[in-house]
Amino acid sequence: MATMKDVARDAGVSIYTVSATLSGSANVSADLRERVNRSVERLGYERNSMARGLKQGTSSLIGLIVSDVTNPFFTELVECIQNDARNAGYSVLLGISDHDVEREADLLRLMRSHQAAGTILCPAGGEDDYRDGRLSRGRMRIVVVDNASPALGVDAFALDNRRAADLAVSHLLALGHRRIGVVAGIPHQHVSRERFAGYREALARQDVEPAPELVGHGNFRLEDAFATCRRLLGVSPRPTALFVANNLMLIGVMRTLADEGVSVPRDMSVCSIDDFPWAPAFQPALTVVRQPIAGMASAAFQRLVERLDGDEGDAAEHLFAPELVVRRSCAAFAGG
Amino acid sequence: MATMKDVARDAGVSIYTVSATLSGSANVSADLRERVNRSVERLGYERNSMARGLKQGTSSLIGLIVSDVTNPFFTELVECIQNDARNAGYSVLLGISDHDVEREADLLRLMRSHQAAGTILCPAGGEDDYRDGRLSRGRMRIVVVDNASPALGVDAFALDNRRAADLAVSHLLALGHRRIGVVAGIPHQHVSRERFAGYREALARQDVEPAPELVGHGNFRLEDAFATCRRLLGVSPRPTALFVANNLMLIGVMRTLADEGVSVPRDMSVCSIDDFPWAPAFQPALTVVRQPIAGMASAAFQRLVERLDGDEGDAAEHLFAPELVVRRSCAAFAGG
DNA sequence: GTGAAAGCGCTAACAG
DNA sequence: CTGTTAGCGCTTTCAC
Repeated sequence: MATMKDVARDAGVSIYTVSATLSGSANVSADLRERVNRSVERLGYERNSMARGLKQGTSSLIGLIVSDVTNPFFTELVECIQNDARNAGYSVLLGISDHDVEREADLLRLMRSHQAAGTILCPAGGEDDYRDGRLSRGRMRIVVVDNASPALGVDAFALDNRRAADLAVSHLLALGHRRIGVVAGIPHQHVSRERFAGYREALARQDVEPAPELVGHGNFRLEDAFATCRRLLGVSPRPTALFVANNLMLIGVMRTLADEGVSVPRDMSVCSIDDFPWAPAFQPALTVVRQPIAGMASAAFQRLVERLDGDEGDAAEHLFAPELVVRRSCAAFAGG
Repeated sequence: MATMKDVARDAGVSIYTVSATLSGSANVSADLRERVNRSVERLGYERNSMARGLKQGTSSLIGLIVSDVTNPFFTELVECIQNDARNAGYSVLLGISDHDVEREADLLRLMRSHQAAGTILCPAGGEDDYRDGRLSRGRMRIVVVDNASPALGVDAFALDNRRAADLAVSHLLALGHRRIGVVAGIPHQHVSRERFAGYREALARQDVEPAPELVGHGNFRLEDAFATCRRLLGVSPRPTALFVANNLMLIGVMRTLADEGVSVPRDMSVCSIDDFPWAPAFQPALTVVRQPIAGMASAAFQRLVERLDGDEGDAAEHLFAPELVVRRSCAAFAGG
């Protein structure tokens, strides 16, 4: 592999001239610049990011840690961040925590060891897991997205989860449903608690008594929803509507409902948080609350860049507005 | 950020001892090792991968370039590779080519500049795009997955696409369908040509005359399938079954069918290549041909590691067996 | 406008 | 078994 020295020799200039040319410094004559570029071309020279990074004390790498890429929410987030990063001249080092805080801590260390300029983290844990200050160690800047509590002490970007759940459940209530089951996330996580709180608030506003037997939990994964949904189907009187806290569990619920011969929306109305490309193609098309993923991603990335540029202002929480997308999976309560 | 020197001073040993301890060399007494580890702990020391990589001439980074993360096939591939890489001590630098060969070439350069040990590439182009030897330049090893032609001259891992299409179409034929429309990929790509060839072969085996008006194309993306599907719906006599070349276009097809009030499988049988988590949850559950993604990913990664370990054997093509997953989107031809 | 040289943090060859 | 040291490729200060 050609080095800068090779290019300098080939172009008959000093190594400084090559470096300055490549960095776009103005202190190089057009003539030399031309010669350097030609040599770069001829030798197929590629600047060594490790050497550069070592010297600069930082790299053009951005860490991105999600808990599960196969979740369409994170998939789209990865896509968006990747795009923003590319446009800003950064590359993305991807980490998957698999919902495990320990693994996540490893990944954070990894990002640091690679001298990532910053990291965008979708936290796998609850507030308590970050009390040790693992998010502010070293020089690497971190912003959190999604399961982001202000208690983390770093810039946080998330859906207004409480309002999102409220929106979904209020929609169900407006359709006349009163026995509304919920497939919530694990209470340990901030995002789950917020969504559950939104569910409670919506019920309270309509003076609907919350029924503990209608509450189920899952870890935001597909399989988690099977058992929970099945149990909810067994309670008597059976709920007439289900609020599901995320997309993966929604799939689990829809599969279970199909298996059990429960027709949606005739026998059961279903509404969830998270839109995804397949939602409109379902039979029936799924009514969901959408998150503005691209907007959240851009805001988070933007903030990270500001931090890298030296902004030392206080960390802030940014909440994004949910949007109810009414399709066909919720019907009016049939009475009874 | 603490350096090795700091750790050495703190532990009262030489810098070599620290390096050797961290690298797991046997040449360090248990006593010193212990002291070093304690200092590492105390200082929160993290080895600088850039310095290490610079010295070693390579990094623990693996490039992974896909054309579209939001395609569930690639999403799962990313998940699998990520996992394998992690277990082998590598980190994944993710690149998204967005189906653009130029961008892909940029990404390849990027991977090289970051001294990636190797790169797993899902090619966005056809064979012609790689004639310039861009896959074998420099020291970085490359293996290709998915749209992988042996003509690329590197280790290739792909579904037996011809057989996969054949499997799907033969299933439709066995159900009595004779007018089978196809939503194929762009002919430019190896994978599209193979799948289309499989479609033709299946028809030929049953002496079904291929009908050019029943052939549509798309770039494996959702939107591409809308117009194509709509056009196919307009041909007369209308096809009674559709073979769709990938998952994203399948979604597009299902949405179009729903919009047009075409009932599946009553009015139209649909079968495609690529399984995905939502396929069984659809109404009707989708009949598809599944790719062994995890197997392909592991084989490709494994091979890459062998290459990194110095294997200089000839590049080979590895084809993986497709599996027909019969669900409910294909029904017997109703006659007429 | 250009070149020489120091040094980023680490590894490994060599010397003790 | 441990320490010293050269140098990976690059950026940048300082001298010309």
